[in-house]
Amino acid sequence: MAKTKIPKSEIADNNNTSDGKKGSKGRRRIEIKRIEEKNKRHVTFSKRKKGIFNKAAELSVLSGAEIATMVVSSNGKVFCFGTPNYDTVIDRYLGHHTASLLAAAGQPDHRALLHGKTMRSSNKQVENYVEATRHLEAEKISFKGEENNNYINFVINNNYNSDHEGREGGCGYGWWERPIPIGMMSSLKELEEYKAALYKLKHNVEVRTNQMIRGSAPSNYYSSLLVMGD
Amino acid sequence: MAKTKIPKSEIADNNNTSDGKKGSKGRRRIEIKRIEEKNKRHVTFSKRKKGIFNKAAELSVLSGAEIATMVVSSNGKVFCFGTPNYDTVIDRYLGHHTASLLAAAGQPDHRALLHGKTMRSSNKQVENYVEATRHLEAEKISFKGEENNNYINFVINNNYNSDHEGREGGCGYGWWERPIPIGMMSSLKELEEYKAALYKLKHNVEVRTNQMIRGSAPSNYYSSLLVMGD
DNA sequence: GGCGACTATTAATAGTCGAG
DNA sequence: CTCGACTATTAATAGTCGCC
Repeated sequence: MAKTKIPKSEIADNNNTSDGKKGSKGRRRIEIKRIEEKNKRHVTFSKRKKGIFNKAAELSVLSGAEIATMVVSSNGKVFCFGTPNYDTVIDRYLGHHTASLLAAAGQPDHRALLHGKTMRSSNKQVENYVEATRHLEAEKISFKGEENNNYINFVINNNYNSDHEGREGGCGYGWWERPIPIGMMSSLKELEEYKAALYKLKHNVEVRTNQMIRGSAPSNYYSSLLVMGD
Repeated sequence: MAKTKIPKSEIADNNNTSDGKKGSKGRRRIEIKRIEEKNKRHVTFSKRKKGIFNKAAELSVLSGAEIATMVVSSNGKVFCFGTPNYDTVIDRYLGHHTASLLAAAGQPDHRALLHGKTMRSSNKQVENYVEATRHLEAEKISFKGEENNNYINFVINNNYNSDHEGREGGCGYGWWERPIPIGMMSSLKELEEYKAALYKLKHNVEVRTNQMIRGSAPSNYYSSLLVMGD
């Protein structure tokens, strides 16, 4: 477990006094406590969020497990990631009724929307995506695109009601925005439509949430990554 | 980005043929694809799940973000982790109604249960917990226990209806089970009671889920980690 | 079969610089 | 201010052993 060996930074760290020369390149150990500098905090947030999503995808592939992760930044922006699908995993927690709840909230079939709109059938996309990405980064290794895998991550960014403090308009994409192997992310434009639908859905959920329509979970696997303003 | 440099394993890896001597100690690069060996897969699952939860906690502390992660093993066992609280984060996704949904499902105040039963008031417990753990692992560093922080992770394990395939009875705990700094985890015994309540809650949710009781989210922060059989 | 511990390695990332 | 690269380092972990 890391054994927490004393990092070099602390072995001989009396070099931060004399000359102002920046004697630190490369990673340095940090204390796990709130980062006060806003800028640094944001950078760390993005980097680590990316890392977590990446690890989540890897875990899913390696062990065949389902995983869902949601991150809400201090600004209130929501990032969701899940394999095979965020909702599906969440359903486990709520007893398979969340989807129904959502479905009952005005969007009769938001899953279908997801499927029909922006995604195609996809089954082991995560597996191949992660693998492909890794390979691509490596050199340009042969990507064995078996089957018609489409792995799509939704990155929905907007300034929707985002008068919190900063603008945060830039929207930092992450690892999923690398050179896409097959034809992923091709329908990025459709995200606008989906975004609108999602917001309507969200609003509807907030208004009325009563009848249950126990929608059947689609057998298809897919992963989604959402970014919503709060 | 890791630059994916060629690992030593592949630089000069023609040593796996001649002598049967195990020429591999230490980490080796693995392909991100389903691990077929059941045993190895489980080990990897546990290790990486631990790692992800750990990173999630760190991200939460560092950036002040909320994060929720759920993992469903291939056996159907559910692991949840969230800061400040799993439900709270999920609420963001569902429009702040999930908790209400749960609350409406028979447990009038499951949050209170959580709070009153097993937890005390706690605010920046994650921060101090992670930090403290790290310090403890390091040597025995002075733990600056400011405030009365109680950081509790729930590890609810059971063979409840778990006739899937393996037993999985062992339940691998994780990083949260290290030597606890202050007095955390002191009420570990009460988990049994909470576990029962949780299951009743879960069952109730499955049975009836109609009225809404929009429970007010507690201002207190806390983190929970649940393991439920499916 | 499952876990904890150990160790050599790989993978993640903190700090910085540079562009927009 | 935000994002992307780069690099030295730290942190995570794959494979093994040893004890249940």
